[in-house]
Amino acid sequence: MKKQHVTIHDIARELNISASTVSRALHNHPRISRATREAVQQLALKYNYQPNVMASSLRKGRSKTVGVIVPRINRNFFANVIGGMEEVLTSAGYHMIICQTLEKVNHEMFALRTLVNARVDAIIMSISMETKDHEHLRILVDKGIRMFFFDRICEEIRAGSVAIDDRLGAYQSVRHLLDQGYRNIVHVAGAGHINIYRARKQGYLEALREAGIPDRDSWIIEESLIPEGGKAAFEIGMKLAPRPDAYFCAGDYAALGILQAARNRGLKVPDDLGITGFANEPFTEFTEPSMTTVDQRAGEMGVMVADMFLKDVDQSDGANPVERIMLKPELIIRNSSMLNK
Amino acid sequence: MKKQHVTIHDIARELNISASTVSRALHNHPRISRATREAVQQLALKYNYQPNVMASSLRKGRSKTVGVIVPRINRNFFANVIGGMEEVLTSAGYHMIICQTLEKVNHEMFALRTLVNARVDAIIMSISMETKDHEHLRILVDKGIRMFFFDRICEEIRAGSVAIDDRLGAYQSVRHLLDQGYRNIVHVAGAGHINIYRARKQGYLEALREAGIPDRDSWIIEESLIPEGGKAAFEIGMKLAPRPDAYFCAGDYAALGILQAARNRGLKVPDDLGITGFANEPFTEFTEPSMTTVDQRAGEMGVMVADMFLKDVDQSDGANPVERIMLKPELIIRNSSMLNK
DNA sequence: CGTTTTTGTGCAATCGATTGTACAAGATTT
DNA sequence: AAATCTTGTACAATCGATTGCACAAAAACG
Repeated sequence: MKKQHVTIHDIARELNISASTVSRALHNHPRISRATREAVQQLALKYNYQPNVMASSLRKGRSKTVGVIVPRINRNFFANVIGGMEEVLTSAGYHMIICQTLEKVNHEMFALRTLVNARVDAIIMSISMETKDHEHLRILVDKGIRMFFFDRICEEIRAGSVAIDDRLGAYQSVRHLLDQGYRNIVHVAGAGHINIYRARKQGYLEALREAGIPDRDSWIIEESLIPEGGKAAFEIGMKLAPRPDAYFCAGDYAALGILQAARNRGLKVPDDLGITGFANEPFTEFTEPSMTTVDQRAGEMGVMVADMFLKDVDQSDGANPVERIMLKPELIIRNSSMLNK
Repeated sequence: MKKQHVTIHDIARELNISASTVSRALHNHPRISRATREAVQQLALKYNYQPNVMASSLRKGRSKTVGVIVPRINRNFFANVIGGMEEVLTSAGYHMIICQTLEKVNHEMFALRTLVNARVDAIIMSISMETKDHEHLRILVDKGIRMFFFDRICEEIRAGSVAIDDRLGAYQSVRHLLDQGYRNIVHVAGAGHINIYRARKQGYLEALREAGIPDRDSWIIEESLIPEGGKAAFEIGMKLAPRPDAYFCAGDYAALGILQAARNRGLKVPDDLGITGFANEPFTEFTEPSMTTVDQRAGEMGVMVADMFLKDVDQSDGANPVERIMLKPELIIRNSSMLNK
C-alpha cells in the first residue's frame, strides 16, 4: 500500500527541475531542451506516470467526459447505441457517464443536473417518453452546454442529432406489405408526441395514399408498444370492417403481441395475416414465423453521434453549423409478411 | 453565453465573507453561525450553486465515480446488470464510467488503466473471456484500488463479488430434464477456463451422478455458445450412441442453434428432443416452442454489487471482510423441455 | 474582575496540472 | 563590442473546494 500516484512534482524533484518544466516536457513544448525532455519522459515511463485527470480537467475546464442519457440502458437499441459510442469515445480519450431516465421527465432533469455538475464536455441524449416540454433542455443549450440528440430528438432545440428516417422505414414496410398483396393494413402506433412515432405514422399514410388506398383514423390504433398493447390492438382490429389482413406495428413487441393473439385465434401468419414490426429486436429473428421488421442501425448511430461530437470539439471555432443526420433504415424482410412464396 | 458556473467565491464576495466560511456553511459545519449559514444557503439556492465536482474530488482524493468494465454493453445480461447498478449508484451520488472489453484482454488492461487514471473510487467488473492470467488485476488490488467482481469472477483475487450459483442452476436444469424422463443428456459447454462454465459443467455432472447415470466425456461438447456452435454440437450429437434425447446448453444462443438444427432434421421439440438453455435471454420466451432456461437475476446482481461497494466505502475502516455473494438462479420452465403434458 | 472556554470567521496551504511572464545565458546580428 | 534575438527554465498564479490553524470576540466561570 504505497503512495498511490506519481505526480509531476515527484519527477521534478528527482531531476532537480521545476514542475512546470516537467509538464512542458511531457507535452513536447518546443522551448524544452532535448536533454530535459528525454530525461523527463524516461522517468515518467519508469514510474508509469499518469496525469491526474481531475487536476488537468479543473485547470483546463474540460473534463474529457461525455454524459449520455438514455431511457433504459438495458433496452437492446440503446445498449447498442451506447456500445457504438463507447468505441469511438474511448479511443479518442473520452469517458462516458451514463444515466437512465426510465422514461420519467424528472429523472431526466436530475440526470441533466448531475451531468452539468460533473462538467461533462457534452451531453448526448435520447429524450424520455414523458418529455413534452423542452424548457429544461433549452436552458442548458443557452448556457452553452454542448448537446446532441439521437433517435428521439427534440426538434425545437438547436442541436446536432442523428436519427434514422423513421418515415422512410415505415413507408418501406407498408409498401412491402402492399407489394405482397395485403390491402387492409392497420397501423399500431406509438405515442403521438414522440417524433419517431409521428414519422412512422406519416410513412404509413404516405404509402397508403400512393397506392390509392383511403386511410381512416380508426385504422390507426395508438397503443403502448408492448405485447399486451399488440393484443389489445388486435382485438380492436377484429371489429373493423373490412377485416384487416395486415398489421404494421411501430414496435416489435407490439408485433409480437399481434402474432400471439393471431395464433390464439387460429389465424395463420403470414397467410391470413401479415405482420411487420419495427426495431429489429433480437427476438424477431427467432419467432415462428420469423418477423419482418426495420433495423435502426443502432451501433452506427452511436458511432455517428460520437463522431459528430468529436468533430465539434475539434473545431470549436464557435461557428458550429448544426448538423442533423438521418440514417436510412433497413427493411428486414422475413416470413411474417411473405405472402408470395 | 454568460459565466457558466457560480463558485463559492462568488457567493463569498457577495456576502463579504470568505470562501472557507461559505464552504463550511454549505456543509453545515457546527462552528458557523445560524445567520451566516442561512444567508449562504439562500444565496446558493438563488444562484443555483452547484459545487465543482472536479475541484472537490481533487482536494478530497475521491472522485465519486465508479468504473464499470463489462465484455459488451449490448449483451442483454450485462445491460441489465448495469441498469441495476445505475439505479443504486446514482441515488447515492455516484457516477458510472463504463468500458467494454469486447472479450479482449488488452482492452481490459486499457480500460483498467483508464479508470485508474480517472481516479475512480472503485472498479466493478466482469472479466473478459481472454483473461486467463490475473497479474494485472492483482497489481491494482495490491495498490489499494477497490475492486469488485460480478458474474465472471476472478477467484484468485481477494475481492468482493456477486455471482449466481451456476452449478445449482445447471443442476436444476438437468434434474428437471431427468424428471421429465429424458435420459441421454448432452451438455453443450462453454470455455473451460471461465469459472461460470466450469460450474455449469459441475452441476450437470452432479445431477447425472445423483441419478445414477454414467457420464462420459464425449457427451460434453465444448463449443462457442452461439447458434452456429449449437448446430455444430447437434451434428456431433447425432453421431453418438445412444442417440441423445436432450441437450442442456450453457447458453441460450447455443440452445437456439440446437432448436433450429433439430427442426431442420425433422425432430420435434420437446417430444423427440428436450432442450434447455442458460441466461434467460429475452428471445427464449418467444421461440417455438418457448425455451426452458435459467434466469441469472441480472438486475439484482447489479444492485447487490453496487450495494456491496457502498457498504465498503461507508465503513472503510480498512478491515474489509471480503464478501462473496452467491445468488440462487431461477429455473424457468417452458415448453422446450415439457415432455409430460 | 481576571481567566478560561466557546463561538465564529479568516488566512493560507493543499490537491496536481497548466500557463503567462520573467529572466538569465547563449547565439546571432550589425 | 554593443545590441538584439533565441533558448531554456523557473516562478507564481490559477482552476474551485477543503481544512488545519490562528485569532478575535463573546460567553462562562471562579
